[in-house]
Amino acid sequence: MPELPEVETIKKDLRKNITGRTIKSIRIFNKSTLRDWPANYRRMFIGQKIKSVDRRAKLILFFLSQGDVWVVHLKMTGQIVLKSRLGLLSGGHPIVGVDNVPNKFTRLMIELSGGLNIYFNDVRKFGYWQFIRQKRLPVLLNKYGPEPLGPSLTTKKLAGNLSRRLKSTIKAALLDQSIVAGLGNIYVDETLFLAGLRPERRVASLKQADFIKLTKSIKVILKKSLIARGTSFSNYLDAVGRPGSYWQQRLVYGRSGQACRRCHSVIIKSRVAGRGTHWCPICQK
DNA sequence: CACTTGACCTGTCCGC
DNA sequence: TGCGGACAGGTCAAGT
Repeated sequence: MPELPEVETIKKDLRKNITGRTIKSIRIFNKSTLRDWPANYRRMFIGQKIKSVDRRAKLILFFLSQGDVWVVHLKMTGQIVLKSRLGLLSGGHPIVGVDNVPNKFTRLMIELSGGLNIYFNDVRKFGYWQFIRQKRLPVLLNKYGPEPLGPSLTTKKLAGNLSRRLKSTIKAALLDQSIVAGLGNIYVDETLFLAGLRPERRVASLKQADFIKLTKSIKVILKKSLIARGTSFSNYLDAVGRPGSYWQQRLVYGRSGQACRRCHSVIIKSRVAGRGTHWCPICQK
């Protein structure tokens, strides 16, 4: 489930629940989940506090009290589950459904003070939990484009970044995290529908009016999804936090064969930039 | 150089 | 019920 709205939702829940807690123990079930972890990680990490939690692009950042940082990417199937003695937590609310952590997909478990545990589950093992010194964090984060929900994403900025990918399809360009951070396959399709642009359009063919519509559409779609706490597929309903409800209001993603919400013609699914791509042949030009 | 494709890993779904 | 193939929310290295 993890594109920007989902990762932002998880970040907020983590921030609310784990800030200020002390790391008591760490259990590793899958070594390939770890990146750049020091050999003496137990001695380094145990006893440190979670100073703060933040997000940049699709990365979740855990700032530890001694200035070290965990950088976590959920990739396709990563989940962070909080479980306390009282049961599962999300934003302070007990979760129904995920009562079986740790399970065979649990790759990492971190025990915190106050009886709260973090479980990192990841079926496909693409996700990672990276260690980095705070001093080196900016180098890593600077590879990413502007945050779409903040003031840094403007039409001018987007058009400028897109000018580096003139021959690409607009779909491929928007999936590129250095153009704009946080979009993934679902929200690119949603954005392009709202902007009235076909996914296979070449960036070079776009006009100023298109860049304006694109910028607005990115912000509108992401904001709507964020309010809905993201998108949950049916088999992920019981993942992190309560299921996100953007799925119910999606415009085109996963709606091939169904009627376009705007013009009632049939939504098409094709392959663009190597990804399943959903769009309306009438509304998108 | 810029862009596209395959690989990473595991599960699910669909057709035969 | 079994088997093969396509596909899945992301990102890279490798190939064209």
